[in-house]
Amino acid sequence: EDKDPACPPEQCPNASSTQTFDWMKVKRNPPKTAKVSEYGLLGQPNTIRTNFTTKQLTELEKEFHFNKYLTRARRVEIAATLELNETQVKIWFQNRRMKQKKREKEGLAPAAASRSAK
Amino acid sequence: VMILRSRFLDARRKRRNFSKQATEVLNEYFYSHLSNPYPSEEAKEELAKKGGITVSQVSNWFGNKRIRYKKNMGKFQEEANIYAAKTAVDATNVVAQGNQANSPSTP
DNA sequence: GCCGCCGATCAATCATAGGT
DNA sequence: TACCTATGATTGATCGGCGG
Repeated sequence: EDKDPACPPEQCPNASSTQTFDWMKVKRNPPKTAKVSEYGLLGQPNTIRTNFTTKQLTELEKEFHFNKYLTRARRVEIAATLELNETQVKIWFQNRRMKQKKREKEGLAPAAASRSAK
Repeated sequence: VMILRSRFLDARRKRRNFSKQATEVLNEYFYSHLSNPYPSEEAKEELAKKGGITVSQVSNWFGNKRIRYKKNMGKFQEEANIYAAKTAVDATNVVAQGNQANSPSTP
């Protein structure tokens, strides 16, 4: 008993003009964060986006300002302290670096469309 | 309770919708490249300039647009038709059949 | 072979703007 | 005013490609 909200992969009722291109079919694998726990009871034990607590984020942020990159040892340490996977810590740092980079790039020339008519 | 919301520091608090022109430019590109709505970095800069927004905003817009479009294609049919008629075919074709003067949209 | 990083993207969510 | 939808931004995590 499986419900298909939309139409099956095959023979979709093409809505006349618009077609269905490959990018529209892209499906990402669900997050496999966290280790195996008592699954089977709630349907999806882990496979959900982790919500970092303020405490965890604060620690990670603090560490980031100390070092943009982590050593294996440090990562293990932090992961244990914050009760996160090493992967989560690793990914967080990667995302954080990208965020930093993006921010620097933008904060370098925000003066463009000045609302002089204000 | 205090765990709540670091939202106080969220920048997304004050959001403004894009100008009519920005949306126009973005949609034109999106629908004229519906087969592959992934603008290159250069294209994003171009769109950003034309729309008077930042490159990041262009990226955000396309990210949201693609996801929301495929989530509910029917909801965008009308919009798709509007822009489809307004824009010509994209010049950056990929793996075309090599036909010369056929009708790709209405076989 | 495996691992970490980068760049881009996905997908879910947040918070607000806009409309009824 | 309350409620619902549209929309821009944020972010944990994935994908593909590289280099060590």
